[in-house]
Amino acid sequence: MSIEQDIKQARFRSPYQRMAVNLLFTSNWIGDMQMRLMRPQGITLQQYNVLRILRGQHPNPVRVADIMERMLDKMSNASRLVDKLVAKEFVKRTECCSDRRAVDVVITESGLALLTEIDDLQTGWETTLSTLNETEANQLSNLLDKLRGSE
Amino acid sequence: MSIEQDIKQARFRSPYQRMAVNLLFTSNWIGDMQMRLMRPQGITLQQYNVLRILRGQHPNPVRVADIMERMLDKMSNASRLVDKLVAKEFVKRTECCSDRRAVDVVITESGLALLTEIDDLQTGWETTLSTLNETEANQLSNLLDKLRGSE
DNA sequence: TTGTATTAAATGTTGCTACATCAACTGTAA
DNA sequence: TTACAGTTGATGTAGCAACATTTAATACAA
Repeated sequence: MSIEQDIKQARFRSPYQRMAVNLLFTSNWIGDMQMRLMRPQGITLQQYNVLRILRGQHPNPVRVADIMERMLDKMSNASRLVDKLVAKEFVKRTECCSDRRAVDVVITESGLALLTEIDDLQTGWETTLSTLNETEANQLSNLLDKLRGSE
Repeated sequence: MSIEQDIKQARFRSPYQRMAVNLLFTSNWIGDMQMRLMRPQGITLQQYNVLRILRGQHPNPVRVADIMERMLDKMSNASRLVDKLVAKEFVKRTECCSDRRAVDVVITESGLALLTEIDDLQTGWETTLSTLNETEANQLSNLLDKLRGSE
């Protein structure tokens, strides 16, 4: 369905405005589906992102500042996200020995097991996106890269 | 810059995962720029969206439920967004005569003037997106439409 | 060594989304 | 007319983003 129908707006000021609105709308659409996928597992999309970052370095610890840097949603409260994950015992927080300001965060076995479960769900979910074939998916990615290119 | 570099992740499970992550990331990037554009005007991106919906129907009133339906971010608290806009006197809230449950919301002169200012800023901002040419912008929009197509 | 700047994380505030619930009102059928 | 289901908007809660500030630890220069 065209973006015009989806948001009930007949005209856009320019192809660029149409594209920008379409991007925000489609991103919400995807984020919403992802959220519904995560919820039964007891974590949020942002908490999942933190867990994925930690798995990427496992068994090495990752500092809070490094987590922040890698997150999709820029600088933020990684500290509080880690709080929630500690409470659910999906990660452990330990003081770094060489620098007592820093905090090392490590994913637990329980956290790794959760990610394994979610991986399967994700793989299934991706078939939802197969209204595009692989070539088109790559083409879309490349256009997005080019769009952000000036930075 | 490629999404791999931007989020420091070397590999994705599939072209579809890469595309989904890229979409969320690029949408945040755009939303972030838009937010910075709005802030000096004293409103948020979501409040701006509400104002635009109201302008689209001006001088007719729009009900809260209709605002909700047209928003990019699905069902939500349009009621509270309207609160904020009423406080800033950009909109007026009046009880609907024919149905006392419903609330009619209308944009004020002051609200219209604000939107006119922001329009100019938006036009300027769109040149930021000209790393893509118009053809590519349309191509991107069409791919996004096709992606959501199954719905 | 002492003072200052810097860094890392935590915390407080405002505004938002998603969801559940509530209160007021309306439409309709018994 | 009354009872009840459905609708409309408001409100309470949890979680997150963006930003500013605070606290503690560290680096470094005088």
